[in-house]
Amino acid sequence: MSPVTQQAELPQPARDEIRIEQVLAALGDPVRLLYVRELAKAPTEGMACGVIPLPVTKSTRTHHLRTLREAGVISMRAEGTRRIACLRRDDLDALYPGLLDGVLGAPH
Amino acid sequence: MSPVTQQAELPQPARDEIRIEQVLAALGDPVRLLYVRELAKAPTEGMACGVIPLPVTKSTRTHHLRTLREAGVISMRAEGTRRIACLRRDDLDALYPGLLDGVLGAPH
DNA sequence: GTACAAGTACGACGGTCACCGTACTACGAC
DNA sequence: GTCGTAGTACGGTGACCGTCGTACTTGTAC
Repeated sequence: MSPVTQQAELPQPARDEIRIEQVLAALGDPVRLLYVRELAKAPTEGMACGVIPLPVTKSTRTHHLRTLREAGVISMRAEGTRRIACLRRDDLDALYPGLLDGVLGAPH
Repeated sequence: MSPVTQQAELPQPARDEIRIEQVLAALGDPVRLLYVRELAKAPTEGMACGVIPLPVTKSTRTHHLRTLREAGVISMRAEGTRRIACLRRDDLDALYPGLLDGVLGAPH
């Protein structure tokens, strides 16, 4: 249909639209926190979101990734049938300096 | 009845029992975050928990304060009919350095 | 073209949670 | 003692959320 295959980033809040309550709530779920921790080990460019194992089904994974994306924690771009996810470190560190490091450094 | 009027701290997790998911989930609620922000302005000894205004009823306030306490974010001790609440800065800073400052420094 | 793989959309279900009102306890003032 | 105040306990209700299965779309490989 559309002449353009979606290759831009999926919709996400701009830096000044990120709300701390949403970020904290997004990180407060065990599955999502697990995902963010694994994603944090990836290179800056991010990694294919499907390669990080999660103890849930595909559709639940989609739900959690959308929650993280809409909260402003991660960004995603389409690459073929894959989605490349990456942690929005710059934005989070700029808005809440220390928060991400505090979370990622927490004992597992 | 009991010869001892309860004046000890109300039950709360020890430092090593604090779980990051619970802390984040506790802080992810707007009402609780509002409370923590106000409490952070109080002196180190804490302040009477009832003097911080919240847009909810008494019983809902109790619910939120228990959530914060059980997550390890605040501690409470009884003093007469009052409850003195204080932020567990030392524990949180030790466990998750930077997290609390990042949250408290966030734009409102 | 077909077939497969990655991901999304949608609907459903069950559990948790934020919220309230009411009843109750405990302490202080009188 | 009575009364008022601070807070908790309990039960109920409605909404949200995490979970799943199924159907669908899209891109790649054949």
